[in-house]
Amino acid sequence: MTDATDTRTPDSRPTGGLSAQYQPGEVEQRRYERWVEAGYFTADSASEKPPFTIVIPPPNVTGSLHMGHAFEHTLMDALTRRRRMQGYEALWLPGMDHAGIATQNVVERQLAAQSLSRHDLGREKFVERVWQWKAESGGAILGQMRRLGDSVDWSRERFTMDEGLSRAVQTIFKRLYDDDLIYRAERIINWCPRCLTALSDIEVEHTDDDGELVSIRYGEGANSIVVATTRAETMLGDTAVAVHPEDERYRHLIGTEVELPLTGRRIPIVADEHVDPAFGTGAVKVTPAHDPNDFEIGQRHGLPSLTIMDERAVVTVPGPFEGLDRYEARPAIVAALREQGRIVAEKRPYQHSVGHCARCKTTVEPRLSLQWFVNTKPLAKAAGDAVRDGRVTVEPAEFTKRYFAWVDNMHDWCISRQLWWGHRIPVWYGPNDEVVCVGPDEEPPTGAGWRQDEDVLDTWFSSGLWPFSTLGWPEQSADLTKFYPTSVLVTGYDILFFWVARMMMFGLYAMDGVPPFHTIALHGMVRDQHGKKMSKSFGNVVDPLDWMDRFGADATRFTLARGANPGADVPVSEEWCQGSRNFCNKLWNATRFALMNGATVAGELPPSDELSTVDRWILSRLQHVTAEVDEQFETYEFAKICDTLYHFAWDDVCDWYVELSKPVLAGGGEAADRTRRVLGHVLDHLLRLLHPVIPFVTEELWTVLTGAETVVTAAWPATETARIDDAAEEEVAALQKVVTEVRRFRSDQGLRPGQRVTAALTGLGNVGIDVHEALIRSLARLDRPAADFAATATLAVTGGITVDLDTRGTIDVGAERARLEKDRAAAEKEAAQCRAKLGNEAFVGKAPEAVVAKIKDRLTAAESDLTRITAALDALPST
RNA sequence: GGGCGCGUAGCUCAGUGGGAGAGCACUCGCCUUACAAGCGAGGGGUCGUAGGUUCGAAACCUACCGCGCCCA
Repeated sequence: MTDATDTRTPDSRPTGGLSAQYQPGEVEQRRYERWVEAGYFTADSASEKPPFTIVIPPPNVTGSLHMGHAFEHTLMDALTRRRRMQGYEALWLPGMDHAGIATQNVVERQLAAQSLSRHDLGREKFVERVWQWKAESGGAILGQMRRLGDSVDWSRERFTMDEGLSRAVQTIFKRLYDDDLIYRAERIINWCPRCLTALSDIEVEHTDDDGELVSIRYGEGANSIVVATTRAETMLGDTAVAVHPEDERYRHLIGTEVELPLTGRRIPIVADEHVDPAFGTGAVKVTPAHDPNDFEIGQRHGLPSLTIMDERAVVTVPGPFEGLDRYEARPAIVAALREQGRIVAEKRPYQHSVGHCARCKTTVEPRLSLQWFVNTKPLAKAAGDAVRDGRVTVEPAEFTKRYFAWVDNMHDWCISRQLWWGHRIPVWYGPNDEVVCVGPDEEPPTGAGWRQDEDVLDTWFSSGLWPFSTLGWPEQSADLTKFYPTSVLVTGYDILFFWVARMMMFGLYAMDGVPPFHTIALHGMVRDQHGKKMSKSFGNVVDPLDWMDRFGADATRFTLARGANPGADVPVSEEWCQGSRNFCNKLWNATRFALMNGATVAGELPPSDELSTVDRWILSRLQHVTAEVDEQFETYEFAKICDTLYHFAWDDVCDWYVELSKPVLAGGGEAADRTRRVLGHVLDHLLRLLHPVIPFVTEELWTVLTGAETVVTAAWPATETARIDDAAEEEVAALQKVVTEVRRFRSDQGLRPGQRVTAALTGLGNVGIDVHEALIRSLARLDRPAADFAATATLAVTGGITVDLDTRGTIDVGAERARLEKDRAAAEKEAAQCRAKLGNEAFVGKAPEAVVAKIKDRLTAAESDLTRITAALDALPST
């Protein structure tokens, strides 16, 4: 902890050398590397402090920082920085994943530029080449994270392909295999004919696309049957036609055979409950090797599966269609069928759901192939139970149902990928069909005929281990002991299924039932200012680096955090970022003012009974704000944290406290000394409270203000309830009301801000603020009445306060009459509403006493205002 | 088709039983010695529609309309 114990006299650093405007670029570059060098972000596993751990959702090694990262990192950094200040041993662990498909694509594209394919290099050389690429161009995002100010522990940076993490992958694979939770089977999987690999269900994105629905007649005469399909080309692989067993139209055909056109093959008509009689003709073609539903029908009826396309989705059936791509084959086959008079109906366009590769958007081809799977049933059950029994909470809670819906209906997970970049499956096949799964400390079998499985594992398989593999698992390392389980997982709701569920399953399995985190804090997606998704095709993508250049990292962070309502999407715009920059500048100038006026953090804060009402008021407000911010941090209400601090800083501190302090500071003496101490204290705490969200500007200002080393490790402010002072708050509120009312009059009358007006104030004692008359006069620029005082206007301020002003005859009677009439109307409306309520017996009888009393007070106040407003109106000279 | 959520000021969003709020935008007046990236003042909303519960509904219930997302 750093305690502020600066002993220099205020005069030795009038403005701390602060310029009139905040220049973020200059400050930020200077600060970050110093933080890292000082080791503030390096966690100590031997520490006695309670741990606070966040693992970064590992960005893709090929990626660069986009607004979504900037957003997510801002939230994680804010949480981590606060905990660090609170005295936790805070670890925010950075790293990246190897992004199998994406990275392989990048390097293959480079090779293609030299007219080479990965096969020209061979597996070993290719993988070498990828490592080389990573060393040269990978991880651009890591440098960008520094610009954003991420307080991550760089000494613990991890990469999913590192030796330790690879060992974790092999270890868990072996354990799952031995527990029969990993198996190899021939199944229909999602295949990307461009990436040439299998994909898991969640790597497929479904969209409604325009296609065609073609009805084809199979067979002849009375025994013919019409099927409807969106994929006519797959008919070459049909091995049956299916109808619903109850469907009267086709009952007589069940068990018969029809001839499959263009092939001469005869296929059976089978009855299956899963056929929807209402869809199309009620009869469906069955292509077990190219459709997941058909595959299941095939399984139920013992149908053969005919694969008719190769891995690039090119037809392989000998004949006229051989060598045609699936999209060339479709019209060719429809044409051939039409020639035979077999096309009964055609519908174009026909909208239907089509799956696409999440990585390259190519339409996936369901494909029958031999792959490795995780049996997710028991793992997913445990992952669901951990949330069900409250060991893990999802924030916001609305997402809990979605989480259950997913984990409770999870399909087995296809984990093999036909790639070279990734963790190779640790299974060897022997010459006599032996299958051996090899653990990390075991020697793979050698000798003739033994070969390792060619495939690698899904990237999510390794990132699912992230919360413990990065801490040293499977070794029981000091880090694992100290920092597992992690405290909170911060991530977007879009990868609840991709990643969160995987970590839950693996964490519970590998760590003896201890879930990888206590809290899952979900955030939304960053959108443009109209709530539209950012996309290149819309041209509405905003680059966070650009914002950081122009407005500063703090402004970028504040804009993102300020929009962060739990689980909700975050719209951002340049204008809002400008506003955030303005806020940083406001803090800058408030501190500048404080330094110019000798604000200090030296010595004890005077006891409340020695402080002025205004000093007690701002300290009281500070306590409320501190308590609110604490509560908002605990519930991940980042938008509210920002809002609370923004308004406290701008409205309470700058607009009122600083202005109210000016006459006190100018007056000198002990009163000024006390206010200098309070001003120093308030800014000190305000900057600490803001530091987690806007680390750079707060560091710069706080160190100048306090003379201490850094705010990064300064103690987080505690709420001092003894400083809460309701009386002071009420007095200042009353004072503000009078000042505002006078300013309103001045504005309506077109009086210049600097123009002094003579006025008599009466009734201040009603609300106990007669002692503040001088302050009120100072802020409202009112002179004391002289002998020739003659009021030309009267203001009625709620609370029974009256301000008589002498404008030396220059009163704009029209404007004043309009103002008073508006006030009278408002007061009349208020009084009428209150009277109506109080005249309602049911209300008086049933509403709580406090509510009734409040309405009575409001009525009294409104009637008092009304009397004085009416009098003022009557006193206006007639025009 | 199933599920979740949203509809509040021009825009983006808070507010979840007792006087309709914020930021930005807008209007008017100000270079007032911390800040024009600023200061002061102001205008602007039948809280999607229709019922219901209640002394009292933006909030709770029901239906409908519109929009978004996830899953099938």
